[in-house]
Amino acid sequence: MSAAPSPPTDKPARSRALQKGQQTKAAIVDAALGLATQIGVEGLSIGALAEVMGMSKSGVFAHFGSREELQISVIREYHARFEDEIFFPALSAPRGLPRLRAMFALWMQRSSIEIDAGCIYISGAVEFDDCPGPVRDALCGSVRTWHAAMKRAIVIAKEEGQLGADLDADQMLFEIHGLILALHYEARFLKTPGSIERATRGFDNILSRYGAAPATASPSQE
Amino acid sequence: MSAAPSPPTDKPARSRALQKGQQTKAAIVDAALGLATQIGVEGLSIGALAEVMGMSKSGVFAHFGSREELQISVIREYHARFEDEIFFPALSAPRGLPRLRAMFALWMQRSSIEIDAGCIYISGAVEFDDCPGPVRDALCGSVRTWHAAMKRAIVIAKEEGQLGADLDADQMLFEIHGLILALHYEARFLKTPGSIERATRGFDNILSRYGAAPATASPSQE
DNA sequence: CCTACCGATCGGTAGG
DNA sequence: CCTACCGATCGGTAGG
Repeated sequence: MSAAPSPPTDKPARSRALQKGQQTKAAIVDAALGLATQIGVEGLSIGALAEVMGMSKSGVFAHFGSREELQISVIREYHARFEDEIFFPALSAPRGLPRLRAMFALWMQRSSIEIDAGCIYISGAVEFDDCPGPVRDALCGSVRTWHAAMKRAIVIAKEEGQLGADLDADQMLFEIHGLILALHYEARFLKTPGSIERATRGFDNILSRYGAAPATASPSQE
Repeated sequence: MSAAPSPPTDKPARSRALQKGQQTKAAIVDAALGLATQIGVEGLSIGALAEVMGMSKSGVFAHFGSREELQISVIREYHARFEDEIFFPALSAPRGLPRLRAMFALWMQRSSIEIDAGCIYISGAVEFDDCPGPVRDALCGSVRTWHAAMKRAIVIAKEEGQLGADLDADQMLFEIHGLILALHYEARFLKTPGSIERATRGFDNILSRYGAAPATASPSQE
């Protein structure tokens, strides 16, 4: 909503009441995110969510006003966690190639969890590829933001001379993205063991093809 | 079913009646496949399918006995078409590397159609990764069959000396699979133009990394 | 945050 | 292949 943020008052009862409603909403979004990673954003139902929360359907509904708004809240929460776990930590690595490596390594770390829990950027792409609307736009926006961050790291690495000057950043990003998608496909659907290692090796292969020096103490190919 | 195939009789009425039922069923499966490529195998509903067919729900239902059986019929039909369009034509290319190239080229050709219509091996993986059962098994089996065919081509190319002797066929397959997945993701969801060309360049990159000579008259990087 | 309800749609069944 | 129906579930609303 566009309501002005309400400043904290001296009346504890009112501020506590406000907090209570927000806490409940946050708890619902948290539970919804848990459901969505397992069954997809499109599979989210208010009834199932209410049961998980031990609330009535309309009690859940009232916090969002529509299923669409619930879905968008879930996507925003996912985006925030993605940033917290991958994007921000990677910023502490030096610009360019080290940061790109950090992003991928953190992504792999997260993926080893997501193999159990699922990734809504991947399931959402399949669910909404033919369904224009605000949910699709929210998903698309989050993914694009993340892709842009990775591309920036690639471009900087190129400018710093850590990657070949003739490299096509979009092409490299495409190939890296493919590794992540193959990882989820093989690990989560086909249940092929060793997929994380294969994705990591694939990343090393791409880097070496694009002219990066081998990482110090790379664990692959041992 | 396990019923013995009924031999053609001299009574035209009966054989025509049999054909009629089978023709109707085939027409339903065809329409169902069209729906499934757009909205997914899980999104298939007997009611929607009946409307498309101009039939009653129970009229459609009677041909399958359950939604699950309908879904499996759709997957089998998809598998058959996949073989007809990619696997069998590729067999006419020489064993090894040329056949591998033919498989990928035919796959790309098919993908340019699927960007509009969707691929149930991709959407199905997301829909059924957490849903054990016969539908998932059918999907998994089809994908594994196709992966095995590609792996065979890679292994032969290696044995023939057309690819490096130290190559890991599963690793190479993983990377190729990633390109296909990235293609569908970017083209179908993000609507990024030029994704087919990127996938093709990615394939050339993988081949050259694994020691293949450049293809004769390769159109990439021109 | 609740109860009580709505119209629509789902997979599936009975009986023909 | 049909009509007519079932119990369950969906998103959403009314009213409190």
